[in-house]
Amino acid sequence: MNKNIIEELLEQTRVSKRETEKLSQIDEAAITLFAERGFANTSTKAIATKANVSEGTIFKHYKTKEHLLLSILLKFINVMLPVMKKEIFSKLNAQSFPTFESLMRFFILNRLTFVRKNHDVFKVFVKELIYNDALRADLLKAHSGDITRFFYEQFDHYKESGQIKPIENAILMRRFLKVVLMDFIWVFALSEAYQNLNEEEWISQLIDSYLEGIRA
Amino acid sequence: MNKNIIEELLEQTRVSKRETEKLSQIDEAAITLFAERGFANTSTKAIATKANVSEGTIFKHYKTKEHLLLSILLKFINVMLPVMKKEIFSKLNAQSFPTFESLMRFFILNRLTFVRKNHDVFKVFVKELIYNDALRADLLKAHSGDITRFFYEQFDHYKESGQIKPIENAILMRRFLKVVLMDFIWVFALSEAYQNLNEEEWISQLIDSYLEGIRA
Amino acid sequence: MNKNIIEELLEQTRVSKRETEKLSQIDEAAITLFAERGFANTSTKAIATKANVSEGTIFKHYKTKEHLLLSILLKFINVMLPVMKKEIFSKLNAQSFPTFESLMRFFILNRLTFVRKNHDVFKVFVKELIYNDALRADLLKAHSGDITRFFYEQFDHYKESGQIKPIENAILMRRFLKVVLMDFIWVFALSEAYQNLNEEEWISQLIDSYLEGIRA
Amino acid sequence: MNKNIIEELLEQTRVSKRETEKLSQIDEAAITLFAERGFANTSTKAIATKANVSEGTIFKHYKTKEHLLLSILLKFINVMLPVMKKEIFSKLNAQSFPTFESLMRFFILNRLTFVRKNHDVFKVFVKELIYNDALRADLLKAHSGDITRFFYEQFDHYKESGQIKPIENAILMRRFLKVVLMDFIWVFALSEAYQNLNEEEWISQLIDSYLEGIRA
DNA sequence: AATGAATGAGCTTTCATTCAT
DNA sequence: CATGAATGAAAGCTCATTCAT
Repeated sequence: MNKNIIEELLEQTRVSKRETEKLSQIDEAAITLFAERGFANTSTKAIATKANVSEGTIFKHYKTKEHLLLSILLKFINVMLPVMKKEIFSKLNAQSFPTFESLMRFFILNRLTFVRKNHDVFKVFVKELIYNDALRADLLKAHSGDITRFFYEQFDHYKESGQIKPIENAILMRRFLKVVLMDFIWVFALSEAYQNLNEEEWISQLIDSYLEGIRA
Repeated sequence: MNKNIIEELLEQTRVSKRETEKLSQIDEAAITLFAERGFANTSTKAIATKANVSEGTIFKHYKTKEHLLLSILLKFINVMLPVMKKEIFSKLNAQSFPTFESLMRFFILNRLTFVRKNHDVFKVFVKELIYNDALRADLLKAHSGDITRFFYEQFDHYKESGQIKPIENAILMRRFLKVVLMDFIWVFALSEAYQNLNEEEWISQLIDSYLEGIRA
Repeated sequence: MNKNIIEELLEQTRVSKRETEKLSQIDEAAITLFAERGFANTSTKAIATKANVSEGTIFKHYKTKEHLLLSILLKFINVMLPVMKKEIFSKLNAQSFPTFESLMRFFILNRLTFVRKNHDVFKVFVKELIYNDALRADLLKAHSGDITRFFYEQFDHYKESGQIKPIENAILMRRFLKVVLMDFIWVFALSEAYQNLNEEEWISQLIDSYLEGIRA
Repeated sequence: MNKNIIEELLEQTRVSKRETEKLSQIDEAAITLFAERGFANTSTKAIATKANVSEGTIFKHYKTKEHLLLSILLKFINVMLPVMKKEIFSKLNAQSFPTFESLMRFFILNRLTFVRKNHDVFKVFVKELIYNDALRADLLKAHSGDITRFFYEQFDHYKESGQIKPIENAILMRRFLKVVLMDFIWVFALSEAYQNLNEEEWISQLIDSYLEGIRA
């Protein structure tokens, strides 16, 4: 589970890979089971059975069980990040957000929709990234730059316009992750809270707890 | 991994269990390995080898591998919670904290010291609670009441004295967990940040991000 | 791997089998790999990959992996024996060999040239005949008669002319095989000696060790 | 299948390894099956069944199937060579052999007895050494020196006393191997000839074909 | 209390082969 | 003629656990 695999897989993924019927059955079954029991507690046999496919077929598509996991995670990342960027940038270009709060609201709602649609993959993502130290380190190294850059630019913009305190970007970022990401994780990966979530209220509280403190 | 096991084990644990040489070797080895690779990826053989003990011996002390994990986690909880309570209450009785901030500072420093001393168990705790949905549900059910009650009392106290905003306790609590617990998890379980941590500064920032927002 | 297969295959082979591009790629790849790792340790996938052919194609040409092996071996035998006979008989007819030694020299040089050209197939031949008891028995039964007859005739001839001792043909034959065949096997199948072989000297020693003893 | 394994195993073997009932059942079953079908065509399951042992037990004793093979081969070598040396040297010391022929006769009879007792292991030995190029190379490198040295000394001795021709030792050695070893291989590993072997006659012919040529 | 030999179910992966296109 | 997706049996090996000593 080292960078070689990730890179190797990225290429493999890029070079198309015709989405056969069976292949997506495998992916789907794997995602469901990994989300439920975790990667380590899911046997390839269970995946094959759930996917209505022979075990051999799994290994025709993925060299190892680990490759299957990584393929799922990378597909998630490689969709999540570019789409997010595109959507946000097109909005930003059309008409920039007047307040930092409105940007956040848009951003969170946008991610909320995405994660809601992919909430099983998100669960796998969270679980395995926390369980597997090496995997986490690799993915962080590969992708943290991109995200950080985007946020820093926004922070700078709204600091200039005097909407947020002149705090170091790194700190603003960490607070953001704690407050927002943690809640996504809790709501979608660790609890069943997402099932009857009052979205409006949830978002408002999220933003509030980021922008305002609790001090009277 | 259902409630029966936890209860069964609690009793088993209470009914003493003489800490043999071998037994603590097993515990120590298991904690290290579970922290590194996770419970599911650690074989009893690996534990036995690291503990300089035969595999049979592990099963003389713990009925199953799962019992070993639970024993570790419960020992952690059963030490963590009562000691925390005792220490904090004795302080509270001696001289109550004049400000909410001072209470938090004391509380965080107190937990910091504890987690620093037990940081491998803490890592196991975090990883397994996130990985294993059933285990998480069980432990939450069993122990959340205690903690919640303690916090609510404090919140009420400082709301009365006008130090914190009159926000619902549940929300105050959730924000606290997000801001503080998440950071403990990141610093001690997921990154190597704890190795060169400027404690003073870290605590200050933690408190700040709880008490104050980022809005200018 | 019983006689049926051999016979079945012989017919199949006789009934032509147009040498497609792909087919000879398969044969070549199989020979190389069988020589290197042995039949049992070579997967059809490896053959397909090396031959730049899909796995399915192999089975379009050969009913089973075993058929592929046998086809290779029988092609070898069915070329080796008839050509040898033809070449030697034409020589024998043109002008018979004055000495037994000159016959041997011609014979060995002739085979040497042949094996040198086909040394990978020879390696497969040796390895599989030794590894597979049943195959060995079958081929021996099918072909030993021919060869034996030829040799016996020669022995008789040179015994009459007083050039070799009046030893039983069977014994002369066995000694020949031990001394000559064993060396071919060693030189071409088991060592890398064939790569820098002083042919003249090698042949002389071969003959010497057959004709003369070591007793002073 | 590299030297590391061999060395590793040699040590493992030296450090005793208590011969459990089950262990020798495994060894015995493996030898029989490897001799019959070859290493590559024998499954661990087949070994387990024949040995009346669970598959797991095999792997408790041998890290891999390959280790099992090597253990068998090395046990054979490590018994074969030292015992041979001891027996021959004690004879040589007691009263040296008057003729080279008498030495050979003793030597061959001695080996004959040994191989007869261990003829299945011998078969495995021959088959796998021919099938597996790497294994052959390793074992040759490790053990050829010893044997060569012994023979060269004997050759020198009998050349001095004028009993054998002044031929280069290397050549005498190669002829010996061809004539004698090849026959052992044929008789014990490749044919069923050993079953009704007229020992006296066989040995005489072996020696004769080494000492005398066929030239009239 | 501790061992370590033994188990058998289960694991991931590879295999030769089939078949629709 | 050639492909490559699909198969399911079987491979080697690991696993948590038991039990006689």
